[in-house]
Amino acid sequence: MKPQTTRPRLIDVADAAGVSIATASRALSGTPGVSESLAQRVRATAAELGYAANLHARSLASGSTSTIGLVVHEIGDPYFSEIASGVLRIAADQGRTVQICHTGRDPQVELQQIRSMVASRVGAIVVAGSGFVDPSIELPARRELEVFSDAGGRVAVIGRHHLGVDAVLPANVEGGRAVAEHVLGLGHRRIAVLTGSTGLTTVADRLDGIREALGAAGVAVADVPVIEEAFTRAGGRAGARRVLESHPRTTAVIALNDDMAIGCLSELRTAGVTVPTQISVTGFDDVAVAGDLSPALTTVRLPMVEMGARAVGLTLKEPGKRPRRLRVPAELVVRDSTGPAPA
Amino acid sequence: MKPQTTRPRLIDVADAAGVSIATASRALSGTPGVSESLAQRVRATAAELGYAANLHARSLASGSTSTIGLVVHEIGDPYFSEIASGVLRIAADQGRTVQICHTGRDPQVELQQIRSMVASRVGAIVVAGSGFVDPSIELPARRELEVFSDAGGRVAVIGRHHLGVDAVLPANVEGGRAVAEHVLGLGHRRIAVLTGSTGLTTVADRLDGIREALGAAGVAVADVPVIEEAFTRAGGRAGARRVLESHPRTTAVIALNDDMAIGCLSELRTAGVTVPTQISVTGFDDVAVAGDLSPALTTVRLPMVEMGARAVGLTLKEPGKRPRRLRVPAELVVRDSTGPAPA
DNA sequence: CTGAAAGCGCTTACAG
DNA sequence: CTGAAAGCGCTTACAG
Repeated sequence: MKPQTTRPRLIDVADAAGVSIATASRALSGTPGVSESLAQRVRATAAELGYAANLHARSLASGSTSTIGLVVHEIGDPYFSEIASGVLRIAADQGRTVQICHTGRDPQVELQQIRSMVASRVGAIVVAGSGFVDPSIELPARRELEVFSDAGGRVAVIGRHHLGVDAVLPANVEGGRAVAEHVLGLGHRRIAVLTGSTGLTTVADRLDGIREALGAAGVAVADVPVIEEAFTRAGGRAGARRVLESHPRTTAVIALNDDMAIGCLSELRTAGVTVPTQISVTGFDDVAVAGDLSPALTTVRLPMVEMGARAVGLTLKEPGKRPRRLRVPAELVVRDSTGPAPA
Repeated sequence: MKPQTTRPRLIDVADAAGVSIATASRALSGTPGVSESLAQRVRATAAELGYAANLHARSLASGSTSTIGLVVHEIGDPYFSEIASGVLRIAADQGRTVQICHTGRDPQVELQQIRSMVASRVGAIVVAGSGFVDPSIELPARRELEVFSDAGGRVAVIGRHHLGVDAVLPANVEGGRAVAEHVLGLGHRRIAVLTGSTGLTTVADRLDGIREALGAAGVAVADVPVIEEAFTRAGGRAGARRVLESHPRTTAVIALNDDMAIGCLSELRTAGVTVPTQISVTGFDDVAVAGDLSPALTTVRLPMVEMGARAVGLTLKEPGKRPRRLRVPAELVVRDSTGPAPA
């Protein structure tokens, strides 16, 4: 793409204001050590000329950037788009630019995208999305982020990872426990779990919470089928079919995200199964549409927008001696998709 | 944020490969005029050292960038997150970086964000989201984009604007006509329209299509109330309440986007009105969740992901003499939220 | 408080 | 085909 040559440069405003570019630079960047009168004159001149600093030149000269790199699995997925919304909001407030990419949930692509962010010399990287239970999958990314971090870059992840960096940690275990307790409290005992890959820490944590609740209620964990499909609406539909075929006496389905719950509801409707009279269904995340479904979805609310915002906040702070962990609560939201277990 | 000093520079790979930095630069960027043997050696060395060019230095020296700026109203909104998904996909394929911002549907913020993208010297800007019927609202943005464009920057918008640049244009008029014809074909005559601000070109175009169909069916346009609320789920709920209060005999509600339709369905359910038996409801856009609602939403499909992808495609081509217009079709998708008009 | 000058890491005419 | 050198537009020690 072609050059942007017509824009005024720092030297143009310096000339117009009758100062050196050093002074102009200081006045504009707010560096102390310029008399207020001069600074004002320079700023006025810059505004008049419509001057905006070339960020590339600034980054190159200063060796630092105000750009935040955001890595998500898939921006079309509401979970991530809500996180991104929080990131963009705070970034804009702080006058920072956001560079974004998605990985399609592929660790290889993720690694490559992180490398590309490092190459473009972003100042901070926010990685959103579940980590992997198997640490070796994340090792190359971990290495890359360490080098970045050692060189002064800031890193924050959203969700549990083996990455040794600042993290925003949703209460997945507690959320899993809460939703399972809710279902158990309604008298359900023939329960099925619908989940995405159990290789994801998010899934593992939510499952742990569910198992704790089952154990506490005296339900044998082995009696609760854990049905693994894609972590999407299509996966929810497929999972629902498997429940109906292989576990026809099930009275409650706990889906480990809202997407799967939505797919499950859709499939149950197709099959003529009424929710919650015949089968109760729960989700996880509380994406924006969850409350407008029919029946409105009982789920676990995670404050996605806030999680994105707080991750950016972490990158804005000075790094701590040890990685920070910011826990965000999960809140059970009871709506219409759950009801008493049928007799 | 602090410097990224540990990364190898071009001179490091040049030294290691025993060539000048000029040759190294050419070999790495694929500029012709380097013997293949040398080029290979340089590339191997670069890979060994984990070299990645500093994009800021490259941009500054070459006067061009491969970064694409994406401006959306609100990334948390599925309409925009699906467009963004298409943008990110193509950008990644082309090895381009995407800088993103959202404007909260505020023309002032939009202008400011466009300025900031120009300042950071992106190579292309994609603006997604409706234009305004009143051209004066877009004038400052138009000026800014013209300067950018004159200086060699590439611009593409998604949706009708008065911006005089390449555009991806969804068939809003045709879509409006199709959905209205569908509703009329089911025998509905007491129809209400739920819409966001009529100051948006998207709304104006969809309304035009609806009016054409009404006229062709001999229904007086004046008899069809156009209820204006926020272009969101909450707006759809508010609109539904107004329909029930002020136009209680309505048998079909045409909402001008899916978000409003979803809110409307939710409110009708709360009010004990059954869809489609008592009232039919239609949406517009076909966001991913539309097919999984209950009842599944009859709507007009716009290929959002593709629209994003094609907008990027436009910026990748050489500019034409006149602005290009890429029309994308709208497709009526009949599902379960519409049925025959009650007798 | 202010300015002259070096330097950030590249690309690209210009010579050879 | 290859290299020495200028220059992109800033920031920031270093002097004064």
